[in-house]
Amino acid sequence: MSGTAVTATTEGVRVPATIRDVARASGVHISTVSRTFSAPHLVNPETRSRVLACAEHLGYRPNRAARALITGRTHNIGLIVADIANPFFPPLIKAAESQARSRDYHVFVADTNEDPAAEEELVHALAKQVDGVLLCSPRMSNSLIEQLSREVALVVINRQVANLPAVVMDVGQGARLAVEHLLALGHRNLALLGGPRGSWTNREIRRAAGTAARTGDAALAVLGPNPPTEDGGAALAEPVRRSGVTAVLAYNDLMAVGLIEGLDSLGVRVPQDISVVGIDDTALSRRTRPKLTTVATPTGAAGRAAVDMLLQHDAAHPARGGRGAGRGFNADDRRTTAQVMLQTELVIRDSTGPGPHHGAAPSTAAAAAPDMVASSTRRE
Amino acid sequence: MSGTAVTATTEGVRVPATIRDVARASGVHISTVSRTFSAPHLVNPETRSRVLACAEHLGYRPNRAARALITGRTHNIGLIVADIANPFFPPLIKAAESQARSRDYHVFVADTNEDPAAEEELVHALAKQVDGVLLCSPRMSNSLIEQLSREVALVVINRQVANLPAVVMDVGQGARLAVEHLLALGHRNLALLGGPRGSWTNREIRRAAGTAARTGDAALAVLGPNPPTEDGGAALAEPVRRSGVTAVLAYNDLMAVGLIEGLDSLGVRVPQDISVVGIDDTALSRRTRPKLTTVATPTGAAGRAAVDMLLQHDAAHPARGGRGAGRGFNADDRRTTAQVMLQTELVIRDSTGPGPHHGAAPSTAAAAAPDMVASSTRRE
DNA sequence: CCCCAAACTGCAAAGGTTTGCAGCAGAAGA
DNA sequence: TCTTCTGCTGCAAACCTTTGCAGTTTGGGG
Repeated sequence: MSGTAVTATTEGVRVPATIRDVARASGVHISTVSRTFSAPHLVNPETRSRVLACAEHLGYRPNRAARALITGRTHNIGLIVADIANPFFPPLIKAAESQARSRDYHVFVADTNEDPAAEEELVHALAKQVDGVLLCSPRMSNSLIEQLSREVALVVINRQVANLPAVVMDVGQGARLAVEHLLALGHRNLALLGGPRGSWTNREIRRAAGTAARTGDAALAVLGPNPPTEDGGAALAEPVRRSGVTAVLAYNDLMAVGLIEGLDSLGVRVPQDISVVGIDDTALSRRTRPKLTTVATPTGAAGRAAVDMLLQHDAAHPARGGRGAGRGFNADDRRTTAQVMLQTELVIRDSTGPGPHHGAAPSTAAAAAPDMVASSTRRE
Repeated sequence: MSGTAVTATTEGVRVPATIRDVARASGVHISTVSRTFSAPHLVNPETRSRVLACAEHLGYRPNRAARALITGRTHNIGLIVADIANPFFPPLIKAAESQARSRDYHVFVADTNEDPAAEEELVHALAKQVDGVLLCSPRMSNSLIEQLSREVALVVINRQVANLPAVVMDVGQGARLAVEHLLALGHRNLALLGGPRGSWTNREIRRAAGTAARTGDAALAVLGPNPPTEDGGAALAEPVRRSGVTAVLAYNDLMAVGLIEGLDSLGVRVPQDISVVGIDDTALSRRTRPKLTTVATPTGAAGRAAVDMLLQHDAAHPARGGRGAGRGFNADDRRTTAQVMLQTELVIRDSTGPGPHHGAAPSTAAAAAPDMVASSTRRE
């Protein structure tokens, strides 16, 4: 029977070997086996190698759940996103994963289908299996988030909620830049394609776009809320055409490309008839025809920052469980929560053009407010 | 202090309430609290409501990790994919998630960045925190997979490995259809853009495309292996042009669109100069210009089937742990592993056209083998 | 009035691991 | 030779649940 991983207890039944099996096989106490893995320097090299050999032979792997039960550390991070199919998320996910990996953590991703109820449920499900959860673009209410944060360490992304660490991208600034860009092109009749209800980002965009339009003496019609998908955008083609606007800012790239396609099948040309701006600068935006003018959001940086915040916040607090003193959060510490705000940038491509009454496109269209725009606008 | 969730032990320290706290607060034994949640019918309605009230008040949530430790069931499923940014995966993930949710399971997704080592590590990390793992398009060796399957229940997707439940999509058939389609259009000089090393799908495609080409008396140049990304495809534009082929089958849609873009910037027109066929029929393929002819793979069905297989396989075996007898796998049962094969379909769009020496495109180009093609080819 | 079943509830072991403490042997120092 | 220290190992409690079994109470039937 050598060569096969079988416990000594019951012949023929294959069951994962436990620390006890290894202890028995190597003739030491289980605590020594434990130390062989979690504190190797405490055990005699000779013993250690014997134990390791037995473990290897039996195919032993420490049970992370059991370990977590007592150490209070799972070395896992949960990441909850609204829609994994939205190209906005994968770069963020990947960045978070690689950052986590470099700190010896694993990331488990879950998708909520834009459903607030699913969000809550997933937080509960993840709560005791991870050391913290990254809540990305949550759709639930602030109060619910706050309540959940008592159950598990939380870092929110693209949202500001009191007393919780957060990393947000300055989409307000982005929306402002976008509107200013459109104004500079001569548009005075704008529409905003709203995103999903409950989205903080959506509110920010709306607010910023609103003031920017008002400042520029332009009209801004808000259409929404809508599902933040391609279909959601396509469905708005007809309303947009009817509204008579000459330029549109969409909640995200997905809606923007959906809209463009919808307009296209209606015979409306972009950007000749209507200019369209997206938000996110996903890989998509370089692939559409015309290429999409959009607001670039630093998704990778956001993912990394969120992981960092969670881990540092986490290192200070032994979380739940554990034998030592000082378990749990001290209420005072909860206030030391930082918020990171990341800058956005307007990327001008081909889906925006001069508005009515402008014969030719001024090649320096975006230079309307030269100094402040310079650093955060890019032309491709 | 009413209204706040605080344990009785240490004042001011917020720590998740345990079953013990609830028991103390409601004046019953912890076992009664346990039953209130996991077997409500066994406890007096009056007691039950009192316990529930206390639990509510304390913000108690059963610790799933501890529960799993003894029941041997986590009600979680792991799903490991090669690249979350590849649009092939999200539909599969979503389908798996919704199927799992309907069975009261949660899905945790992890991304390996096409790295076999990361795959292995993730399986280990997930092993004790989930009831099983869906290994999607794995890049590791069969032997390693087999070895890992001793640690945790595994279902592989897009791969066949001995004695393991698997769901595969018949890309071989798809590749054959694609090649036959190209042959019917008059192409005799074909290239295949290979995917990543270690991909079962890649081998299948290669094999099937090879025989189909040979049967049709055409030449098939295999270029690869390559990273299965847009960049991977774009990088092959130059080699493809130099090779002088008139039609290309790509490992997936991503590579196909990359190639088309690359060719475009080289001044090579698709499909006039070169025809391109993708595989997967991702959302992308309808958005490119020209729209992509591609092989549709039933990703949603695959996700659902995989979850079903895992769960049924799993229901029969109480997994590890648990008090009752019969824990672990019986070696014999391992053989009752089904393999599900899902059909694919060729979707003809605009990226394929007549080959050289064909003046006009025969509108019934794909009707070369009318009967067998009819059911698995679609024209859009 | 007694017995028995039914309906609850408590007891304690179990699941796999970590870790403070104590014990032990051997070496180094006095 | 006697301490003291160091390096290693074992002991047992603890983490939070679930669950078979046994004990208690209550109500009904005979």
